Amino acid sequence: MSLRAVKPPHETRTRILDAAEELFMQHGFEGTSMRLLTTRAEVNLAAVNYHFGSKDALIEALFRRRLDPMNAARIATLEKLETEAGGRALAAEAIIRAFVGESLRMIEDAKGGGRNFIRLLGRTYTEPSKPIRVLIGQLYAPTMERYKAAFERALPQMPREELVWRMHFMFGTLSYTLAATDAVQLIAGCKPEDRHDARLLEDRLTAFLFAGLTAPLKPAVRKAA
Amino acid sequence: MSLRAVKPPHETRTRILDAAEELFMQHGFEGTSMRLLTTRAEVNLAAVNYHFGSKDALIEALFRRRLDPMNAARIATLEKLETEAGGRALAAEAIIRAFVGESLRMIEDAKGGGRNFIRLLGRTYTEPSKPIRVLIGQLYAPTMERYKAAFERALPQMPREELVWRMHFMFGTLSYTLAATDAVQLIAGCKPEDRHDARLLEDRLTAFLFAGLTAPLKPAVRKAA
DNA sequence: GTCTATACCACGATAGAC
DNA sequence: GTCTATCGTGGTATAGAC
Repeated sequence: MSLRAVKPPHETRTRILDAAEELFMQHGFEGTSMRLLTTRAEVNLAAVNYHFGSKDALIEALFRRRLDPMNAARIATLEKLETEAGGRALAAEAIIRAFVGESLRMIEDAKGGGRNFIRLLGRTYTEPSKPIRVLIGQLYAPTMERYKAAFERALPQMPREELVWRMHFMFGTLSYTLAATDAVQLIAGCKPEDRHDARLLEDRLTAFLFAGLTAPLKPAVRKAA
Repeated sequence: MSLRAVKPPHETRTRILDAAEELFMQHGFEGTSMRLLTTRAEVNLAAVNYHFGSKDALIEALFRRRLDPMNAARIATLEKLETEAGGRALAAEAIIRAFVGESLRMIEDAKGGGRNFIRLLGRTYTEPSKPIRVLIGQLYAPTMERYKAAFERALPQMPREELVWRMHFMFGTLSYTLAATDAVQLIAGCKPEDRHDARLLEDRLTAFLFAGLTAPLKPAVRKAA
């Protein structure tokens, strides 16, 4: 019997996923070769094909590993809040906080690799590859439906179309903030990674988003709605 | 002498730039091959190397062609507003509108290719490639300084650090909105390309951003500032 | 079932002859 | 400004070792 410890099951799979998270974040999907990836993960070149089937399938597995639990947690939080509120509509601010908090807390998980993933995710919302965009859209769909319904209850007087646009804007702000490390440094001295205080960032972001979401309706917009 | 019209000077350059705008928008920088690009532009494979030197230099030329005039227009608009206002500080809303209007109006330029460019630009703010991010940062630097100064005058009571964060958030919203066509379809029925009414979009976006920018300061944030 | 070495073939960018 | 040869690299497939 060997003196070395037995390899945990799926160790190779995990090593590949972890390396992929880091490299895709740094160089993008197209920019990362299987050769570099397998070298970094210290596995054989053919291991990706064996465990996942293809590069695309690896990408899908990568997103599912983190996004499925993350969105499940989002729905659980919302349900908990709704239960606590009895029959009353939730405050819009609480809904926002529930959604963004789940992302921001992951920034602090530097060791577990959650930080890499969340930055990668921020970038991926505007990914050129259509199959990837479709995948992300599917993974988010159930969560977005729930949150949209919650916002509709919280803001019954807001025209449906305007709400959808504002949710769109909110999502953009979040996505860009998550990607910050990989975003263009346009404004000196402003990088979420610089301070790991996710709680403070959550406060700033929630305040901004809440104000935007509940902004007074402009006459022109009201007319179109 | 040939019956065909003489090629205008720089025709080849322009054809390459136009094709690049469209293909980079669709497939990303890494995902677009020189072979596809030159085929689409109906020029020889080696023409890119001849006219620009390399793929990276082509990318730089591509951004400069549109971004330099665009940012010059932004500064000109700001200066015009400042002149009109005499010595008084501008309204924050007017500053926002001056900045985003320049981008949004380009969405309507479908024929000139401005639309392609603006979507590509929206995606590029979170581009993995560092040299590209640095380039974009440099091209924006003078404009951002001017606008930051204008916001500081408009909102003298806002802590400097908070302002920088909020500008960051604003920029994220804009960038995501511009990229919309290439963004993940998270919320059903919401795509800027669906309606080309840039004016309405400008109103919606300005209202959202203005509210976010001028949101009341949270106690926690105020403490940190 | 898990992993490795290696082969395959298509495609990429570029350089040099024309 | 074009044509083409070249060489590196890409993702994937397979055969066989553990």
